Amino acid sequence: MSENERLELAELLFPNIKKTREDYEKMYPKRDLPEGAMVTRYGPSPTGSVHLGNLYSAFCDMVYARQSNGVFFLRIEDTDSKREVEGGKENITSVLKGFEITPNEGYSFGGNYGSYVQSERTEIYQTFVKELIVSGDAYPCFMSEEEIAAIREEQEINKIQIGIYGMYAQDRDLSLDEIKKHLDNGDPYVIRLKSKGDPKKEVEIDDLIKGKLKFAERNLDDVLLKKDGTPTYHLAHVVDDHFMRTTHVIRDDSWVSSIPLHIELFNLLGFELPRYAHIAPITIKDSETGAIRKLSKRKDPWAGAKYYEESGIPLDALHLYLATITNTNFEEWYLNNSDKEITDFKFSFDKMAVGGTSFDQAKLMNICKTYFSRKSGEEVYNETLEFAKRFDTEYAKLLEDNKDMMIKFFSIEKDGDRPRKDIAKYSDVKEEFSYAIDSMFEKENYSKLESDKTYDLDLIKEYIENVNLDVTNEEWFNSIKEFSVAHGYAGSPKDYKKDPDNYKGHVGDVCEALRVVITGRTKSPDLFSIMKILGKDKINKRISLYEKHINKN
RNA sequence: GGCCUGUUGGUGAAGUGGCUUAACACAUUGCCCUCUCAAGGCAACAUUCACGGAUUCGAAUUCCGUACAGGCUACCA
Repeated sequence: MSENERLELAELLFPNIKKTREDYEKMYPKRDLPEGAMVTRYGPSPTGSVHLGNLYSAFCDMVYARQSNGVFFLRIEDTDSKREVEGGKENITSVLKGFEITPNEGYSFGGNYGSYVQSERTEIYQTFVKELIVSGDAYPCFMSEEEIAAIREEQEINKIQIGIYGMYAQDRDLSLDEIKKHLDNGDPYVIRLKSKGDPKKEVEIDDLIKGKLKFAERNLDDVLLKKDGTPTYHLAHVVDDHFMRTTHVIRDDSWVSSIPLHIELFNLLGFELPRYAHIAPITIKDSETGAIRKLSKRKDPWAGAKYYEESGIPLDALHLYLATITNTNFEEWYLNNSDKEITDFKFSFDKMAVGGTSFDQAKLMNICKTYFSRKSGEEVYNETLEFAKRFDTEYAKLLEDNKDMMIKFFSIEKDGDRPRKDIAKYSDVKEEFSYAIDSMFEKENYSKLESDKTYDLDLIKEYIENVNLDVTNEEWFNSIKEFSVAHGYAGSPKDYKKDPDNYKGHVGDVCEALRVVITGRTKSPDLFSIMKILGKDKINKRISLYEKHINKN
């Protein structure tokens, strides 16, 4: 085809495209940012719920943009209308906001480089496809899906490269007249790249995470524009990341094999190549097969972003966990700088895992526990209340009705160097402190006790009658020792061990009896603190409850 | 089938040719502390870095082969 014929074809195919490359260059000028600033983007497709892996990749985008004083934007990649789920876009933004992984530009966040929704940018993509038609680097292809499937089958049998290239690219060199005939017939078509790649030659790229990568040049005539005129991911990526002035493309490593195509397109369109950083997926060892696989929403509850909200994983703890999988040296840094914030840490691409990053639930839980241990009783109260308001309104009401008391409970053993570390999630609180609220305690009664062991109620009654709750912890413990000794118990486990026949037991046994009667369990935080908060009246109520309980059996 | 990538303990991993007798964390086990639990302290836990060769005075680190795992091979992203 001559140049004039190509111009005619371009007009025939895209009569409505009037803007040119210059128009867009003017519309989306280079960003005025400080030296070294990274422009990153998160480009989800609105196909359903958000996955931990999505959060992880958005987290990386945020962190690198933030620490370089750059821009992190959100672009909705919805070029496949078939897969779009209703409310998908809104879900993505609300999850990002909810998890505080917030872009500073993009869909629903504003900015001058929009639209940030790919389905609204068809004109831009077509402008460049039109250009490629003129330059002879793209062509309309009228092959049917059946024809392509047949070719594929043949290629599979002959064990040769699969795809549309060389002799299989039937419409590559159609004459203008032939094309016109198809067009007149109304035959559907796609626009394919007329690849000039030579598989014998190599393309090399320096990925920020994976390092130097070598590929054979791509010789496939990949689809650029689908039958419905919308672009494929590849075209959209190249055009958008150029005009949105992305400097660092951070994305899933399933894209590495398309790098040669993307490079070819950037070169063909005369756009500057961004830096690439391909992140490895979060994997998990399958408990049944032992195989390493991607996190799956069906098999692993913690794969979906929803899980973290609903089970009440604190946001900061999740961020901490994401940071530890983002940079392999973060964990150790944080251990030595526990007073600092995530933003004080300098993330770098070369500290990112090249292979898979395994999901470590135990580690997540540990981070969560540490998080809670550092929070004051009041903070635990406020945050738990927020959580309960969303997911357990009944409990929220109980918390509100017992505010002062609950804060006291949450504050037990919080001071000192070794704060309690027994809560990992907001959803744990209700269960963990169920003995605190009378109505809950009455309901659960003594069902938590595993053994039928009963305790000397008279001893407990006598003790409670005479106990002074208005003393320090140390004074209290001394007094219960004295009480134990006076009633035939050893004052310490050591004394008891020395001469067990001489005693009925030791202080620990007396404490256990009290603990069981008061909290309904054999393990609890500091017993005296609990007694102090409850006060004698409530304790006496529990004693009679216990009395009923043992008489029943 | 082809192309690309990865493989260090129970787990997550550090490690970029000599400072590695393989860090650190989580988990586990034991002891200590201790009224229970949680926490904390101490200790144990890979003679070896998937396997086989090669390069080197020297290799977990470089190269080649094999095995295994993952990804891509769509008018999906």
